[in-house]
Amino acid sequence: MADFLHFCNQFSPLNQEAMEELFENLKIKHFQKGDYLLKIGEVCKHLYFINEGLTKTFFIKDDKEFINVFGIENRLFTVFESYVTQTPSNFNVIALEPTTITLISYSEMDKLCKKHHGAETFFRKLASLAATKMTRRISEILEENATERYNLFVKENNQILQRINLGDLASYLGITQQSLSRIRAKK
Amino acid sequence: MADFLHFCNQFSPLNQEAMEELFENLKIKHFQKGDYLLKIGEVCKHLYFINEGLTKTFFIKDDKEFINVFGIENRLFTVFESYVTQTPSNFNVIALEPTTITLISYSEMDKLCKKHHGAETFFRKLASLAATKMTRRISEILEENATERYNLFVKENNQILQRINLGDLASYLGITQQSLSRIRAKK
DNA sequence: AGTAGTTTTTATCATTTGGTAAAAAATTGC
DNA sequence: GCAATTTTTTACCAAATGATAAAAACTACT
Repeated sequence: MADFLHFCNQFSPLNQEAMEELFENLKIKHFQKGDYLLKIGEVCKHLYFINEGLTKTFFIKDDKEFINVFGIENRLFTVFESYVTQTPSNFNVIALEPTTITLISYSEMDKLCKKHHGAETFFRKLASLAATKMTRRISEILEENATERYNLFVKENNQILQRINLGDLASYLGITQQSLSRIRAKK
Repeated sequence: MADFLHFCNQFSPLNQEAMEELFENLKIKHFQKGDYLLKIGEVCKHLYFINEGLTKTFFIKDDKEFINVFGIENRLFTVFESYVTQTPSNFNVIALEPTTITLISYSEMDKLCKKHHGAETFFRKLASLAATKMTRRISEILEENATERYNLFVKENNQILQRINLGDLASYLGITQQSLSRIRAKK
């Protein structure tokens, strides 16, 4: 809880009243490895702040899995389109480890946004940051080949690298596990 | 101007006062084919609403061009990261045709956001939509091969297809022009 | 230690895409 | 209409990645 408070203050401070209202409505939930936080077709009703653990957000097409994003400790994420429009999700989210999550519900956030200008600012910043990160990822995928993308991931995600298996990393990079294994062997 | 008003009302209506304040500070600018709206290294100081014409947002790496997005009539766009953080842009933006643009300055939007809750909402929605679109594009790039991405582009952008040359389309798809030509020949 | 299950690596061949070069077609300016 | 320029296509070979299969390495459980 302290971590989430810290995160909020760092990211976009809310006033006392909004902060209290937000914290009154937080829920904490535990997931075992393999548990679903969200399934394709369900509406994503929460922002997820990871206190501890690791998640992946993914979908499957033609028996191949594609990972959109890993959920990492002390970061806030959601399935954006589903959350924002409250329509069925195109992504599954599951826990890759025993995971503890602080949940912020859509209805609560929505209420808060309408009531407090600062909450709206908070969410605007969150969406902006998401858009920025996505843009970078698109550039990366287009301009770098798989080897370079792998190296970049290693450089920027050293903290979680040991906790992600090769198959999942390959799914994130958009290549087969065999290709990734080959890439690593070449070094 | 009427188009932009219509766009705003559709997208996220502002109250009378905010709307008037916004419209007082709009500027309209004309660009010739090949003119730069923004160069890499400059700070993106505007939201761009395209009244007429077509633009591309791109960067170059190893002599290869990569297009992030095409700017299309009656759509609002910007170089997100640069605009939001007011730091130097990693992208160029140029006009592909004679283009008329309604400009909304950062400082004005910022003022408006601080003053009017509704403007903040407007911008939150804009950022959310951007993030959503980016997520879709990432999924697309990862899951579809070049042929399928080309087919998808044709289906969804028929309106501007004739106005984009093959080289630019290839740059958007992330492949060489020769590959794209080959893909089209196969059909 | 041994078995079963999972993860990673290796191998082989097919397919896709890239790099380079050049020809063909279309567009522009005079 | 013709020359110059730009855009698109074709061709050939190289490199990257995919598909499939199987072996090897690692993990968990008893």
